[in-house]
Amino acid sequence: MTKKKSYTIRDIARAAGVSPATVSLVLNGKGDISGVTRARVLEAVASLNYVPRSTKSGIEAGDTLRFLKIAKHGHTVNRDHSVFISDYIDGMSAEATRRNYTLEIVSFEGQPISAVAESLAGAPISGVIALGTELSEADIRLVQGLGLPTVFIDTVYDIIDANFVDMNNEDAVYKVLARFQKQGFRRIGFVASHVDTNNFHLRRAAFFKNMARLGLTVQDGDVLSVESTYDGAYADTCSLLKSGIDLAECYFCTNDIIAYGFIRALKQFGVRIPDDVSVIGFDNLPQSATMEPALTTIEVSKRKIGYLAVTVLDDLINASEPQPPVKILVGADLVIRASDARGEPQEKRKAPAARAAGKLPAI
Amino acid sequence: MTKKKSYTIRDIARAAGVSPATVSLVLNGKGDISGVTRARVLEAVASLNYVPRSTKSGIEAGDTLRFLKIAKHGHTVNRDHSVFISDYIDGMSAEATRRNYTLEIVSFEGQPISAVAESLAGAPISGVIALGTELSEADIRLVQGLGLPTVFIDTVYDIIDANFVDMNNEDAVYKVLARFQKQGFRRIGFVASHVDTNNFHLRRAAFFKNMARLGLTVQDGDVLSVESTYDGAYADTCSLLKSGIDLAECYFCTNDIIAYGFIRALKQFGVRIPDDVSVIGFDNLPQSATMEPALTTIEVSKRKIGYLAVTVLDDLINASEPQPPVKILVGADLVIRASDARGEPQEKRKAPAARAAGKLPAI
DNA sequence: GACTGCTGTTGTTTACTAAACATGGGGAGG
DNA sequence: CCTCCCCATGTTTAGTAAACAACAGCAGTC
Repeated sequence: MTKKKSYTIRDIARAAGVSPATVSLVLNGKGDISGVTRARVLEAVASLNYVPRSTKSGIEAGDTLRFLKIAKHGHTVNRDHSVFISDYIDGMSAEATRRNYTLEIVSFEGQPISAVAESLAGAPISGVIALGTELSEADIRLVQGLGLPTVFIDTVYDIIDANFVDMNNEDAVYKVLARFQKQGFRRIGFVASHVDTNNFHLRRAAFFKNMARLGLTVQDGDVLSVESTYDGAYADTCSLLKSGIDLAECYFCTNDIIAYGFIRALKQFGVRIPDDVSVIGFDNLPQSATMEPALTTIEVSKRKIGYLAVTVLDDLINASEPQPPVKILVGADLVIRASDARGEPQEKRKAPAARAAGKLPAI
Repeated sequence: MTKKKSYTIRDIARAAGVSPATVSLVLNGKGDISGVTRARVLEAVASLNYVPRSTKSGIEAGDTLRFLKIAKHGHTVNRDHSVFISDYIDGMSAEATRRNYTLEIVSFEGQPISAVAESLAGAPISGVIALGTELSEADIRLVQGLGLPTVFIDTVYDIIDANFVDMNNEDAVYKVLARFQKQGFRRIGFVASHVDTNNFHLRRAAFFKNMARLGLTVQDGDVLSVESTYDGAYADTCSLLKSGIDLAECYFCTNDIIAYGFIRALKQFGVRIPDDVSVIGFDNLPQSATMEPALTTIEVSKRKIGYLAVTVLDDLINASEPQPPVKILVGADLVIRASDARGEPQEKRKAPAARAAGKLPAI
């Protein structure tokens, strides 16, 4: 079996009973091929032990996008965060597949950014999507400076010339505050995180900005700060309550995890949610729907963010001219449940505008 | 010629010597069809006088996107603005064609927004791109409320749940101010427009925000306001100069038109550009390259904005689920010419990251 | 007369291929 | 040992067959 030059695409085609073109399309993931045919071709490839010997030396690397999952300190990008990440990955991989990219994932934990940079140098990839949650401006400039087409998700910075896709924190926080206001609350508190990722920072800024926009004043003691883990938030809130702080009418928590710990502490001190204090979170983690009381929270389509990241990246990769950097903010939805006062029936997002099916005679 | 039911797609196919599928593809603009074949099919269609009688009653309207060119007062959307618009249209129509949409353009001048809304009601279109330059928040809510998939370009508002694609005014202004600062200027002025479209408003806000960010203070008399036409800006600047104002070291003009009038007035009063006063504009209109001195200014890819608007709109139209609203800010470039001090050689935008052509053996 | 279900006609779309095309390795000739 | 050309190999475009969907019209039923 060594003398005979190994098989060609045409041998496979004959064995599978299809045309050479079809084999080529299957092997390169192009065109529209039915599952049955694809399977038959792949089977033939396997049984004949075909090695695509042609183009370039060894095996060819298809166009690959690399997703960098970076946890510098891990205060935020941790287990609690994993629901998120998998939604991002869903969105990215669906769109990457549609555009014939392979999506590969590389995780970094506790390593310096330079390690990330090194891993990228000379890697056989077409573009990078980096999880920016814990990245500083300097980190981003460093990664951006590597010369690969790059998109950052889950963060956004002014001034930096890089591509970002993030949730629209400012509009989201507005929805929370406007909701509280509509329910008659005037004294609105904010539960922030000790650790300040960029999104947390943006939410904090949005809190003050939108309180002002709504004509509300922030009372000094109503902005709390706790650890950004369930246990930490619980413990910190307990300390605060023990020290006898004066509670506001309602609180916006910078994320759901913190809201869970916060609520648990409140309940333990006999504060009823939402009768005494209303709470709204951010992220809409799965538990939020099932906890008691069910948490009203902000929902952002992570899939959409992943999808848009791939779209922008593909443009970057294939454009013939340099592309201007683009910053995309994806809108958020307030999903109303029971943790904010006078819980009303579940709110529905407005229906999508139906596709107009025009039927007028032309001109 | 009346008894015989008029021709079918299969008659055309026979006449043109192709398959019925090909005729269908040609007539619907789908698939890949060579020019020759397309021509032959269309010829057959014409010569047989074929009327696609099937689907729905009359003639079918293809998927159409409508671009709304709205000039409410015309202070901004006028002749000077037309270079812009045509760049937007270029970007939109290229992408619309690629996605098999027809792009139609409807202009409104001086009519109330309700007229725009009426024109849309029941129109046989799939989606709308609206030129938001002169639209207020209320206008946008109104158009948005019509239930058609809609994207607004050339403006962006916080809080409103609508899709926007605009230039990144804040980052752009930062680039201007950073440039001035790097050249040693500390006293930086701003030439605003009397009329306040949203982009002008955003630039004004960005001016103050970024001056603060760069640790610079704004002197009271250094923020001027003039009319937003060439003649108006010229006349207003002359009045100011006649009244003997104290000029700053350099000025950022909120757009090129104003910069032209401003510079003309300055020159007339013996102020040398850039030796005495530096000026940077915004828009990079064609004249900016050829005037004397050539104007350093901000360039934004209007084509990219148009392209992205169509992309977002297409997502909106074809998505099976409701899509979250998206706000996109396209980055700007400072194109350095002679109107700012110590004019250096023409700056080039950094080359696009080359497509990585990976060839490593897989695992 | 109205409604229901069947049937054939028309147009659409998917999955596939023929043929033209690109690429590069290897052999013939210098 | 180098150059050039040819052809083997894989890729891509432009097309089709066949399955499919959407009706219109008609027959049969109540």
